[in-house]
Amino acid sequence: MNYDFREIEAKWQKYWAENETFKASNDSDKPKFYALSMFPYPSGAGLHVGHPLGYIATDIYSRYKRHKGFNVLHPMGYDSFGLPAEQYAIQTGQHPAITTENNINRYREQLDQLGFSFDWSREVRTSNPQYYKWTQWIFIQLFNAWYNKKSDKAENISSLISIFEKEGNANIEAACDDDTPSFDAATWNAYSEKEKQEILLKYRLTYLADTEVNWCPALGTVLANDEIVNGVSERGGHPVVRKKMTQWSMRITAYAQRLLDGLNKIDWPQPLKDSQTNWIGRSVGASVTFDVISNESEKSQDTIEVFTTRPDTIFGVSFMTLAPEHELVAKITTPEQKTEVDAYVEATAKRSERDRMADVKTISGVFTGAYAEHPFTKEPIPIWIGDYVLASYGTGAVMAVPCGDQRDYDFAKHYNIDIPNIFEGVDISEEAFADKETTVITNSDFLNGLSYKDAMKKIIAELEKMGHGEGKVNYRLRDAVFSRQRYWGEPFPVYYVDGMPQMIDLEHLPLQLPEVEKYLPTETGEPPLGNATEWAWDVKQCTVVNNQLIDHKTVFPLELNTMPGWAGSSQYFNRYMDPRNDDAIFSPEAINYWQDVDLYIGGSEHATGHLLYSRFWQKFMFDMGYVPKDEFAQKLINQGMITGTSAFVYRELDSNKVYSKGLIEGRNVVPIHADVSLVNASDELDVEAFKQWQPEYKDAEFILEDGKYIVGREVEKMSKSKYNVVNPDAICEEYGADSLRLYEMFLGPLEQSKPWNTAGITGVHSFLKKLWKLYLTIEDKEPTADNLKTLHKTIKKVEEDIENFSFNTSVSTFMICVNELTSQKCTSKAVLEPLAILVSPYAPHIAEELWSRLGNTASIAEAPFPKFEEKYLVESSKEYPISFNGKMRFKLELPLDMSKEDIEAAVLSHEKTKEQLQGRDPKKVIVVPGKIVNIVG
RNA sequence: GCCUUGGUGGCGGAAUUGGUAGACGCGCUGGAUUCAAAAUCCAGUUCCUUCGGGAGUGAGGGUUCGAUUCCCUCCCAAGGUACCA
Repeated sequence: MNYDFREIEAKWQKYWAENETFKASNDSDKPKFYALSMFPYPSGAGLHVGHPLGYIATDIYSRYKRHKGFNVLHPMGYDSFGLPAEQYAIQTGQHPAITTENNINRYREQLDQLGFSFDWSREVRTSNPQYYKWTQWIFIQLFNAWYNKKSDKAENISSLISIFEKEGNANIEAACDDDTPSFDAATWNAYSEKEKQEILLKYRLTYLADTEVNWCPALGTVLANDEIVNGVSERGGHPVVRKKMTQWSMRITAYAQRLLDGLNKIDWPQPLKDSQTNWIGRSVGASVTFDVISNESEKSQDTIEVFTTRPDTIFGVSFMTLAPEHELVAKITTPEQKTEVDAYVEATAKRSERDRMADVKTISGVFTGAYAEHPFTKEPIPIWIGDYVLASYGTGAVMAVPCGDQRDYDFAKHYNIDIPNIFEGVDISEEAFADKETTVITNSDFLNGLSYKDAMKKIIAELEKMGHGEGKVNYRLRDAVFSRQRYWGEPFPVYYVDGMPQMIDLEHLPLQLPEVEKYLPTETGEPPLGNATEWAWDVKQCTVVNNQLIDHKTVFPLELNTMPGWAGSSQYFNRYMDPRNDDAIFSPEAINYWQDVDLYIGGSEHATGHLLYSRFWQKFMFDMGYVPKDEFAQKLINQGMITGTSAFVYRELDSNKVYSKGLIEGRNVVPIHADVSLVNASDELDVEAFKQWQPEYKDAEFILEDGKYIVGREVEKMSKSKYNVVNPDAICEEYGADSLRLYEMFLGPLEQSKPWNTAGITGVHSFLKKLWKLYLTIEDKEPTADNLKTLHKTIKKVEEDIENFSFNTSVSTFMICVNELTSQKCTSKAVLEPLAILVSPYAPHIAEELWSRLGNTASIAEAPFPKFEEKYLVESSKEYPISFNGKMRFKLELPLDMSKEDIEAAVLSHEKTKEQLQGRDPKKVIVVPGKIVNIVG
């Protein structure tokens, strides 16, 4: 009987599907376990071998937890809104829904053949109206909420309105727009409905505002900061410019501190936590107000507010710098400086963000001619503008302390500005001194002699007393722009009355995407939904009607933007708990049962996107009482990337010769990617196949070495253009899903990135064949002591490995176990039965088959995990390594119960010891019973 | 620059609290079986060696009876981030 993996795998995949083996119940006496893999975007290219890595890991853990007696939820779905389907639609006219459906079917086929224990009855698709109904619902909840800093949580907007009605907004501490006016109750009550709505918009957690956005002309859409890499769009690498637009934004900044604090209580990888911490970018300091000295006779009211992390260095200020975009620039510039300043401002505006970032070394700036008054010394301080100050951070203005900040120092040197030294005993003739811990302040009036810490406290107290500033915490995190000018995304449940946004009631949701002729922006520059003819809201009938019926009385225009990619993924993990519920995003029973994700596995590329936004929405849902936990995933693991091993041929420049790798030395050759499927395990290229694949080489002369063409190899990211993509289908066909699963795990530690090399799969495949052979004869006889020892050390190791996510080492443990049992000629059912369970999380198909051959009728999935028993591992003797000066020289078998003294005597009297010592007396003998003996001499 | 994670044979990678470095697998070498091949099985495989042994985990130093593991300095790679005041 041979190991017929094709038949076995098909048989059990069918069995699991028919018996709904992995269907999770929302009600169980067992403890719950929620294991989740990040759901994929179903791209047209299908899966390559890198994609399943994380899914396999989650699957192993899920299956293990099931063996351990847990009620396991292990769902899968699709993040199915996105740009590629839309761009395909633009090119071909095919509806993105069709493309998406096709891609999903292809994904499902590929996933199914890998034998995952997904509960497919809970599948979600973000582009499905029954799903996005609840994405729209969350949006409305955010619209109807404000952030109360006093209670430090989000509250319903009605509580804000009732405060406004009673006392205005003087006592409110809220996360709101900077330009929110102050008003008392009488003023509020006198506002028109529209004015009230305008004010409320400044408080809502999702709000409409004119924001400077990252506009990508090539894609015709706005991008979030995390969708831009090195100044160009992440998708496609198109240039991005700054542009002012009216956009929906999410007030994530309200949660900055809680997003930071929450990191302490979740078990997520340190690098991921660090990048979220950096992204949030908390800095502690003070805001300080400087009065602008009027150069006219009348008193100037202008003030410049700066944020500084070093208010203690305020006596070192010798100039101020404003961002060229700062609103005061035009106002304070003196007539003499106007030409120069205008020219500089214009030149800066022309430079793209990218140029400005790339060019950090050039120092540039212009003096405005204006001065500010130092709040303590009352000295005039020249005000400059310079593009090293960014309008988007802090207040867009800095107090420059050249002795303590290198950029200020360089600027001062360049423009010959005074550099006063306020640090005791520090030389600043060459560079600024930024180390705040190792010196004391001097030349600073009442701060003299104080350390950084004490000076900070004192200066902030003083500033607050004078009304010239206060202690402040600043965050780099910006509110998240939530509008996209795309077709293939969630429509906003919003229509406009008199220019003010109105929400559509839940009972009328989902608001479904309209059909459009074209998926491009309209000729007037409106988003693709502007092409829809049926896209107006009738408030009487509560339905979508034709645009021509818009009368602004009962029929109103609908929002034309759609939501960004992260909208659908920010609560999907909770929706899995109750995915078919049409009355609520999930029932209270479901969320109270499942609580949160126990294990979340996915790529690290989502660190500052999906994983930050999801935490934000979860905290909001928590504040509103919808979810019991304010962090959605207790443990998170980033699986490493599987890289490809590209192959190269070497074509000589100016000739038609292609040289084998060993012959390129000294020749002027260019490496050219060869498809990896044309190369065998020994790096030999199938030259004929290559010529067929690239006909332009059909007349080329291939110069061989030893009769073979050897390719060069290099590890690169897997990508179509590098011809190094390895597809799991072919591997499943040749070796089976169990081999692929084992091999992906065997490759190396889960979190590490590692190169793929298909050749190695024969190792795990022949392991499975050996495992199969072990079960050809099964007898009901007593296992030997050796059998039990092998089994129990395997149980122990595999259990530890799974708990530590060290899946690679358990694959070797299985190999050792099977090798040992084979040489022991083990046929005992009492050993082979538990072994099948151990293997089952990793190689579930073969395990099920062996399990049924052992006479079991139920699936192995629910079989209890074997119990490790120490007694089978107890040894009576130990082969001691005998080392001399720390180097192991020989081994000596001694009883484990031998005393230290006896061990020492036995070792010292051994002839090899004498040989090693060559007559010297040992200076010292270290005996660690059960471990080692070390002789110093 | 800063933060994070790494650096071990030809390759992927093992090594519990410091205690036999190189498990397991690939590849390679030799052999068995075969008409032959595939498959399978057996033996060997860190490097150097005068075959006694010696060296060795990115480099250098330190702590220790003993360091891949702990400490210091440096180098290299990957990822994140950046005129962030």
